[in-house]
Amino acid sequence: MLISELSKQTGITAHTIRFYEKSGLIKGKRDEKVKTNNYFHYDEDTVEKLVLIRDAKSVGFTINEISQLIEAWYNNKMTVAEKLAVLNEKLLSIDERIKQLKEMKKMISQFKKDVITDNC
Amino acid sequence: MLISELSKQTGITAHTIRFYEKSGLIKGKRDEKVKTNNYFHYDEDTVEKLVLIRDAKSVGFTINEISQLIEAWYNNKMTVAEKLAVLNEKLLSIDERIKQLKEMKKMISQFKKDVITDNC
DNA sequence: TGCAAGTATAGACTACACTCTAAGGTTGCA
DNA sequence: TGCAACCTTAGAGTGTAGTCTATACTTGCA
Repeated sequence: MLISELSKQTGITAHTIRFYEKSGLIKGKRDEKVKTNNYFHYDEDTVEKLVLIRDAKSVGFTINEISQLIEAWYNNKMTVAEKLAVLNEKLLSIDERIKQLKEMKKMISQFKKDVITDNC
Repeated sequence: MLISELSKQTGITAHTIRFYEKSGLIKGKRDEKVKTNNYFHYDEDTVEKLVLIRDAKSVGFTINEISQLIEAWYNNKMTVAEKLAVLNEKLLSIDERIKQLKEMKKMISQFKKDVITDNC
């Protein structure tokens, strides 16, 4: 599929998709049979990758971290052990984030109590 | 206390603290009795605020959001209802983040299973 | 065939959150 | 008194992640 279709399926603009292409997060293929243009063609995996990028970004992962995740997911040069190491590291960092968010919740809940008791 | 002491107590550089001052997150006072200099003086509340800033930033809040939180915490011009509205909104956004992180965990755990079953 | 709509590349521009440099003034201690 | 170690402001520079513009080529349909 071409970039506009990819954009339509993911809700990510063509501009941003080209930015991800340049950043190495996704890889389109040129159709060697076609000599008249230089269009990128994308497969279904790329849709999955873009969904992963969107989700991972929304929880605070950087492009660089997401790049590592995609490598662990798709790269055939990595060993199983290497892939698992990356995935486990990400799982740990997610747990750490959840822990911090829960602490933040406690803090804000305490603010709420303070606000209520100080003013009533 | 002066900026270097504040920096020592929070681990945040003087540069960054001045940036927060300029951004309106914290407010130092000039000592009106002293005419020879223009040094900022900070109180204990500022230490608390900087700790809040550091924690809130680490869970993904922007300076702007943190600014709202600090307003809700310290501003005496806001009504109780207004403060509670800000705090409740932040609590909701934290719950949303936790939800997304848990989904991300599931996703990565599934990757792990895929990696293991595909390669053994 | 004409032309709107799609595609590629390079590079400029933006927003956020710092981070650093320069230039100049102040303080405290030997 | 000298001077190292502070303090201030203004403004430049950095990294991240886009976002947009300009230019030029290609495709598909009336």
